[in-house]
Amino acid sequence: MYNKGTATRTHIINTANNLFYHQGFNQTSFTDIAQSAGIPKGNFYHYFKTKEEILEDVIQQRIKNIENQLNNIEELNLQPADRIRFFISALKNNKNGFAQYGCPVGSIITELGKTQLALKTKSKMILELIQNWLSSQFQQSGKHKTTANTLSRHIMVRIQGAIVIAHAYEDKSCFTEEINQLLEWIDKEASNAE
Amino acid sequence: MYNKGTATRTHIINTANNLFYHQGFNQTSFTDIAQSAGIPKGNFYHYFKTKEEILEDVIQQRIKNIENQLNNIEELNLQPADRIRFFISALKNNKNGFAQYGCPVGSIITELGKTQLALKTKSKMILELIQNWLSSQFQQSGKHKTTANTLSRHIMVRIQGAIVIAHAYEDKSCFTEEINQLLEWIDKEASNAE
DNA sequence: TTATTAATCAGACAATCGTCTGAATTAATA
DNA sequence: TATTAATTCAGACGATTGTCTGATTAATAA
Repeated sequence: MYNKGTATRTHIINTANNLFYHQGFNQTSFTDIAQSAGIPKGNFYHYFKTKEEILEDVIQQRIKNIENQLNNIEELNLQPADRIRFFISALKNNKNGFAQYGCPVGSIITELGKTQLALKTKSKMILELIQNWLSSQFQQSGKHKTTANTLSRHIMVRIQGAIVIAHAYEDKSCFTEEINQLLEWIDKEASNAE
Repeated sequence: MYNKGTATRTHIINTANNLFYHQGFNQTSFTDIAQSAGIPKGNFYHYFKTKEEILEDVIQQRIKNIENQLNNIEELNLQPADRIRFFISALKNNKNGFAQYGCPVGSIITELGKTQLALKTKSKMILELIQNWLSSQFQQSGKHKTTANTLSRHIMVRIQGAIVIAHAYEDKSCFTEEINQLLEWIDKEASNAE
């Protein structure tokens, strides 16, 4: 069978992924994606029937990326609490993007959460994936079995908040500082048994 | 002079304010505002030449509202630290709106921060207004003169984060819990001199 | 080679966007 | 009352939106 198409499809998803992040979902048009990908607009319908379908595939791809990232951390042979620290520290690598465009997940949920609830629900899965992983680490540490959900949600809150403010102020150093504070909080919290 | 117009103008701003919050700026059309306000589209040009101009006036009105709110707190004859607690506690009154539509300021900054930087800069002034007020309260308390900016920014981070997550999960109780945690943190932090 | 499927691509489609006109209407001023 | 200015309002404007044809080319299978 003829399957050059899968490469083209992946190329479209990657292009759309960046544009959705940099411009927002509703502010990114079919024409934008087509031009940016170097693929004529008429060719799109062969791969995706609607813009929503593109976003759904973008989300699936993001989920895969994060799952890979989390799996890589698990293979590092760290203690659960150190896995959490590792994950959060690694976010600092994205500080430039966060300060310029916000969180790729949070910003799209904020956008879609107003009027496009079906798409929002799908995007939300990425946040849940991360929070569940954090929660699982807290449980594995043995010290926070009943508070794992609260603790992991609190981390999500502070990460999202740090990104929103860093984006609003266009100040990446403020993101770094808030993350460092969060790491200190974890050091204290992780040493307290419940 | 004939000035029924000022009432109409205010009515347009109020209508647009709600729609921008509930639908987002770019997802709200002139037609939406016109229909929702019960004013023919052609009449708009008499008051606003562009949609941007409407947003600018919406922001000005929001700034006034928040300034009034902060002034009212100042008149309550509370200690600075209690003024901060009062302001943060009062946010819980908006939990339903936060869970359904996110933060009216944060969500519009996130949206405009991607491609409409001039409008974002104006929206950002609302966040700065609040943070400066918080910072001023910390300084007046006498205990946190050099760390007032860091402390106030941290509060902004946690408020914005709590709203983003409450909105993502459509869970207002999670907002309340995070705010209560924040209040506890302030109790501890405010009692520590620097 | 022939038949079949996969992929490309120019451009049409109705609907909607933000913007703008110009005439009609209303109210205040002279 | 006559004049002037403020306000109303139906609808046109070009540009852009997301969606969709249908003809064409490229690659595989029979």
